[in-house]
Amino acid sequence: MSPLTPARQRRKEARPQELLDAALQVFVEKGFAAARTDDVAHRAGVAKGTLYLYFASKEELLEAVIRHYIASEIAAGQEALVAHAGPSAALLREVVVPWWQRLVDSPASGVFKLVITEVRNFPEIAAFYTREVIEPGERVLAGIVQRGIDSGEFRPVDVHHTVYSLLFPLVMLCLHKHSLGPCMDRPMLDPHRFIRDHVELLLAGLLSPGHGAAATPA
Amino acid sequence: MSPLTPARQRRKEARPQELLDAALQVFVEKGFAAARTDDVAHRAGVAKGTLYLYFASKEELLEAVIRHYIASEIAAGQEALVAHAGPSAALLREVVVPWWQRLVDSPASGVFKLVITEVRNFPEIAAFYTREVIEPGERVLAGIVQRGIDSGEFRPVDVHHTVYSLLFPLVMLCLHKHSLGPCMDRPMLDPHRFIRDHVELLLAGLLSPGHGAAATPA
Amino acid sequence: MSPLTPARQRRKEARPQELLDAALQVFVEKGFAAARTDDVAHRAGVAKGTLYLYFASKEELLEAVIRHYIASEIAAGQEALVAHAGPSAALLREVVVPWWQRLVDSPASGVFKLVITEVRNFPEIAAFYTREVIEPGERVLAGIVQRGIDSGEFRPVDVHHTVYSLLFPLVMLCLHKHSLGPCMDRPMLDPHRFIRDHVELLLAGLLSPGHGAAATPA
Amino acid sequence: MSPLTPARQRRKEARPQELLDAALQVFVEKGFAAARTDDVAHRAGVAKGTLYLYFASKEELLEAVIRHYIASEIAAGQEALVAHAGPSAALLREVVVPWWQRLVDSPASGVFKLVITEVRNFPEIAAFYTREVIEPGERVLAGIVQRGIDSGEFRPVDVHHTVYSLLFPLVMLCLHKHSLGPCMDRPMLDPHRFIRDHVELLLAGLLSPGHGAAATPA
DNA sequence: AATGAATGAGGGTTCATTCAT
DNA sequence: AATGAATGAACCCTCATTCAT
Repeated sequence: MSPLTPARQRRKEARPQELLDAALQVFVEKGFAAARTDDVAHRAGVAKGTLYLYFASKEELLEAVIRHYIASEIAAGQEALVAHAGPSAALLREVVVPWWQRLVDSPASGVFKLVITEVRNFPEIAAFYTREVIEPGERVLAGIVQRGIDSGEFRPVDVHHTVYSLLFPLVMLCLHKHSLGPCMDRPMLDPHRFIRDHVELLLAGLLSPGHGAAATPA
Repeated sequence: MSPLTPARQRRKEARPQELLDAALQVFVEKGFAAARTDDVAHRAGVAKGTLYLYFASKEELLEAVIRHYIASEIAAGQEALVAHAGPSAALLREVVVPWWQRLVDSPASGVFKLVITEVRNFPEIAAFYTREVIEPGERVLAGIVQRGIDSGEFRPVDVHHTVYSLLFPLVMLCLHKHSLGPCMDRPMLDPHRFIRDHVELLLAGLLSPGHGAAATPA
Repeated sequence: MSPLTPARQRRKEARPQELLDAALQVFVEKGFAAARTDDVAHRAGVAKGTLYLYFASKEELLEAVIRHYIASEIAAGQEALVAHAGPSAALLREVVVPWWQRLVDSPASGVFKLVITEVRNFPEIAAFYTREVIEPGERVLAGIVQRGIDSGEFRPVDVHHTVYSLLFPLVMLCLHKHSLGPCMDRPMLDPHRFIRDHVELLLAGLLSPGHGAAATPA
Repeated sequence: MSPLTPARQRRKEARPQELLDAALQVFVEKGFAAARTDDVAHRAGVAKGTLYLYFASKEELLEAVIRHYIASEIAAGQEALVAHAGPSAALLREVVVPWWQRLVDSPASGVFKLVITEVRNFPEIAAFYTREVIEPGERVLAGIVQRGIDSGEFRPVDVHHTVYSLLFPLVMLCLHKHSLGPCMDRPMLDPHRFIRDHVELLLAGLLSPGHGAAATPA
């Protein structure tokens, strides 16, 4: 009983990840319904049937894609947060901005499009996304804003709405990257700069008038 | 000798609009690829074949839907704009906010989801949307912001980024209404209040410190 | 109770014939299955529904077309025959040749294509065509040939085969006119001359060596 | 490492031919438009979808059928011709007659019906058939007849018309086999004998009076 | 008698899924 | 484990037929 050679072993273990990567690309580009499993398999370098050795159906592949990339990004976010403390503005500038800058550059940014598009056809995804992304995400940011208010750093704004004024453009940036973006001759926005400017604009609206940190940092 | 009696004539003239309404609903809910022409026809109260008396194909129906609802909303927006003059903050509060409040309540808000979802599969839609929505929309808002800066009402921010910090949350609100929104037990946001608060937050970040209009209006 | 005006009356009485003419054209050009009843109706200058006031179904229209044009041509042939007597060669030259020359010029020539094409799908047509065309047609020509043999004018050939050696090219000429013919840049054959030459060539093979009529007539 | 075992490989290689055979049968029997792809697939012993693994559409299947059977028969004809030399009458009797006798017995004879029926709907087929069948076929037979005239074996007839007096009945025999033939109680013609007798009748009309070969051979 | 909008069954085609190899 | 040929359910679209006007 010879064990699998290392090369083959590595291959076999890498398969699910390769399939997830391929599926993310194809699903985000075409939409789930219009995507062909053939395309996914070929982009992963395997034959159509092989896909079904790892995922029971196209739908389960979709769910696996969404779960996988969301889990990765959440983990990264949590790491970044625990490593930081300090005033709210600094947290936004030094944790939130870089985390979104990294996300918008990664293929995982396509998951937003996938969720927006497919969530009404797959209630499981809605529940998962709400539980794993929306609720914890809002909790984290609401905490930051609330602490800023409590400390006098921020004006006493509506926390809930502020969170979405902050988040929605960052999500839209990711959506744009995978929808209209690729159809345009010239890029509509520079993602990293937009993220930074957007956060600064919000901070300008949030920071208390007498607060020393009001000036935009270099 | 009119060959059609009034009753029948009325039906024939109303059909395209009824089909567009039904198609918008079904396409936004299911996505274009997953939508069945049967569903569209039945929701419009006609049989499958009837749809093809008015639209040459499912794809042309999609394009007609997008063109129709975009054209309507743009017309409404232009009317609102020409009827107004005054400081930029007032324009945002009195024209932009009500226009988006009306839009988010109307079925036409679903077009954003449709465009985001399908634009990569239908280049014609990309061209149309860029030409008819993105470019004029940005032009209008950039004009408002720029005038605010020029008059000293606003701080000298990056106009381009400011426009998208303003717009993206409003678009996301529409997307949310047709994607995760219907899956949630309780509404995540009150649309009209969010629109107002978002614009006020941005204005707080935009208005020049010494400017008298800085205070949120009653 | 005003009677129909003469114009309308005439119109109404002419309808079936106009529909038959249109149907012949469309059926012959496209084939029965590929022909659309819309096309037939519009070519007859009426709306689609009107066709069904005169014919119960597309299939009955087909049968009516075939019956109508065959009946006309057979009647013409019988008239020509009874008006003639004389040697067999003269009958062929003076009755058969002109009858086919007229037929190949008339739209009725398309019926051959229709019958060849559709006979296997519509057994009724097979029975009708065999009974009304094949059998009487062969009887007439076999009679002519047989009389030629009996009188010593013709060599003692196989009558049955001779009939089809005579007829088949004339039928093929009609088929060609409605199939490959219209696709060609230049006409492949001059129909009238081909009919005459074909009959002469056969006569050259039929006539007894010593017979005086062997020479081709001017 | 051949990925396909012999048994499976053999199936895959045989499939196109099996599908062409089935398609020829169904198309000739029903006509192209009335034929159902289901019928073709089932007659080939496969499911409907399998057909589309080998042919892109029903129309391409039609073209493949026509091209395939025509190419086969032309190849056979050319072989027979190059193997022969001698007087024109002998060529007709020893090459043309047997070639048509074989053809009328083979399913390929149905192609004539297919071409006659469909040529007006598919211009590609018209061009192909004219180029590959009509023109070379006429060239070959016109050559035979012309050489007969030049050598004094044949009377100085119109070569072009003679070719079609010769060919048309043979084509009609093939058409008959697939149209009215199957509808008749008793066969109207014995194909092999008719072909022979038809050629002999034409030869009787063609051969010069003084020529020794005038007598029909045993 | 005539119209033509509406119907819905039918057929071409696609593609997720299976399974023999 | 991997393949890819085969399957057949599903869906877009057409068009013969109907019927309200």
